[in-house]
Amino acid sequence: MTRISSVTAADPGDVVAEITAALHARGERMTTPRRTVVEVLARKPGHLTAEQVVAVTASPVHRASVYRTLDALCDLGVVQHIHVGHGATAYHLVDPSGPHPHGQCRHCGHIYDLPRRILDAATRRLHRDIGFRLDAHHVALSGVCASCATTDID
Amino acid sequence: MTRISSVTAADPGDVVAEITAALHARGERMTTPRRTVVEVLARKPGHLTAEQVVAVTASPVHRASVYRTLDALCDLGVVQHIHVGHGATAYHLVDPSGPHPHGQCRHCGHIYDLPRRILDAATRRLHRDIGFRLDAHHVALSGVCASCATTDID
DNA sequence: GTTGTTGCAAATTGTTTGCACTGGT
DNA sequence: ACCAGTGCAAACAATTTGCAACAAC
Repeated sequence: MTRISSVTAADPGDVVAEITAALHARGERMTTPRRTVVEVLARKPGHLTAEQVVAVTASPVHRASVYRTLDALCDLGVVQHIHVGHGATAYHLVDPSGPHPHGQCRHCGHIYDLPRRILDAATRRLHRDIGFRLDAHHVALSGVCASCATTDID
Repeated sequence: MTRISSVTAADPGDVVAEITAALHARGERMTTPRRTVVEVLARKPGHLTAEQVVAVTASPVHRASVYRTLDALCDLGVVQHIHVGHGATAYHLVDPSGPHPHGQCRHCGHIYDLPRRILDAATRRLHRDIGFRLDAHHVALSGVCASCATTDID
């Protein structure tokens, strides 16, 4: 079974095949730059900014194309983008079990995957109390991670 | 009793006096541009971007000075800044009862004050489970507000 | 009279867009 | 061959910075 994960590196070949099919189903195309970007996302675990993708592509892909590709992949639903408080938007392949919340350490800047249901109670309460439908995985929560907590003086 | 609130407009005179004292206690100065910015924040309820502050100042204050002033006021602890997923950082005077979480409607863009304890459970669990110390009021959560929920097709 | 602050202009960072051209299908 | 997608350059938005002049204390 194909595993697409932000944490474990996925098989780039599988991911490319899968996404190619999804693109074709929409009348869109799998191009060399797009393949290159997908391969980067599949190989690199974790959360990458557009600029980081540009930096690590083997064959050069233009900045603008990387942005447009990531956009297209988000529309397709195969990539998740996360706004981080300070700094650039981060992207990663969506986990097979769907998107999950994120937290950024304000000390080291690292982005962590958070437990999928961590905001369930808040989501329910917000909806019930003020009708706000929380989108738990669109922005990275801010905080200080375990490894920085000991060092942090703020 | 002085009331500094993001929702209710506060008495600009009171707020200026209070903040002047806080600045002096640190060897910093209350200048005309700073007073102007503080008065805007005190008069305008809600959440303003630096650009919006620039736009509404009676006597003109330079962009850069507005940014630096807001920064200084955040350092002082009298202003709270909120990163919003898409768009500029928002600022407001801190509530007397302290900072609170925020949510931005991805449909209309409006920023809402959320109940102060809405993320308490998540905060506790994150700390206990993975040692992540959540800063619940530093970023605006994303979602769809009640009034947009009926219209939203996404 | 110090020295913290300001205004200005210019640099930075992240991202988008118009357009002629190219490469998938 | 058609047209989605590319590269490029330029625009854009939000923010920061170096520096000389200025104004609080």
